[in-house]
Amino acid sequence: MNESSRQIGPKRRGRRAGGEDTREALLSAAREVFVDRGFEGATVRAIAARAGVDAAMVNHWFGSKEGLFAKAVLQVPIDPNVLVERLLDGPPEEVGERIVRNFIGIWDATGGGQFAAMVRSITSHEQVAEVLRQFFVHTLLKRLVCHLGSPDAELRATLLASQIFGMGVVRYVVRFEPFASADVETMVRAIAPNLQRYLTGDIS
Amino acid sequence: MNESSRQIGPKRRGRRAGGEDTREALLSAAREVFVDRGFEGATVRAIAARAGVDAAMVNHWFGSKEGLFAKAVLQVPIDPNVLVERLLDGPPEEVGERIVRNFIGIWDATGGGQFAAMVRSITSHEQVAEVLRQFFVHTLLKRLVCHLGSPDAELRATLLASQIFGMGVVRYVVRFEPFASADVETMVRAIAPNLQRYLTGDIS
DNA sequence: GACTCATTTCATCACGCGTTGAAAAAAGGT
DNA sequence: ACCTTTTTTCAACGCGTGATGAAATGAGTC
Repeated sequence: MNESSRQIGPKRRGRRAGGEDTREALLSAAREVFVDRGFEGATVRAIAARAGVDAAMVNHWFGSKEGLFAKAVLQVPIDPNVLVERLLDGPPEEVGERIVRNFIGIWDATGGGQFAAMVRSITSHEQVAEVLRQFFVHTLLKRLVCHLGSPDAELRATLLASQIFGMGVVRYVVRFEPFASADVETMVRAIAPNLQRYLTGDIS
Repeated sequence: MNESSRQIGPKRRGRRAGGEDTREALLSAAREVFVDRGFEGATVRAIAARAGVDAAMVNHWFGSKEGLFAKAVLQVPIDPNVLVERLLDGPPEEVGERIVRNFIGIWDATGGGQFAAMVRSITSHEQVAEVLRQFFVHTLLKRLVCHLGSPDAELRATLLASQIFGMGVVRYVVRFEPFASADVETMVRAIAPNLQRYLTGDIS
């Protein structure tokens, strides 16, 4: 059962067997812990413990807690170009519907953890808010609106963002019922028309 | 400019002159610091410093940091009955508009700090999310929807909440432009019709 | 004016944090 | 086999946190 490993006391030092990759283990653990603790709430020691390694590995591999955070959480979860294409692929009057389906699809997949992590990180890390601004508004929503050719692209993009963010907050963070448990079809019927108005309707 | 106060060194101990109320000073300072630091980010020392008293006063007057938080932040900012009345006072087809005006009015008044504090507190304090659930959905929005006599009151109330929260997040937390700086009239024209649809429109 | 007691500051506690440097152990090259 | 390099654990540092108990001080009461 043991090959000179499996001690209860101090772990053996030195380089491990080739198969194990502590860097990846740390990244994975960091995503989990940052998700449900936020940046300040998550401790380096907790992350290292979940990864099954020593806390000093964080500094060795990522320089600092911030470095790990940047690598683990601040990477874009999905290629924005692909997402924009997917949202634009189909009749323009159904873009609102596709937005609801895609975002709920992406965020439901992680039980809302991804979104909750985003919100937590925003509130504790100003840098994250800036990254989000860039990604959400300019890379994603503004390009979407521009493709549709409506005026006031920036305002429409941010209006869009307000309903999408609101959807995320109520569904994944504060979890108001029946909103939080409503199926996708209900969400689409209720929200898509409002998004569509922000996209192509009369807002002045 | 001074009346035997204003020393640079150690402060004088003992009971202060009758006019000063350190309890109130602490509450006021706590609101400010909790607002832009969140529960975990705010330190007892920082709050006490802003109040101009010793950190030990927090424990003396409120038992603990949590006790202070409960007294300072978890109180309802406005009487819900008054708010509901104000929102219902007028033509039913303009309720959406009054919602936008009132919430922006309330939140803009503190530069968004009140709302930002709420969001920060939600993410760091599960207890706050529960209080918000009660206040926002049941005390406020559901009663509103019921008065209007539409079916699916709960769903409509939470849909309403999603757009209102989204408005707050984009305007006060992530500060997407031009949304964050748009004047009330622009907000009303853009958002009120969507709220109105959630309230009285067809969502099935 | 003396006594009492609530109020306030100060000094300090134990704890947990992120980080660091050294030592140990394995891998890789020659 | 030896030496170098990389990886890993360990022990500890300095700092800041929330909390505590004692001493100091002045307001209120008789």
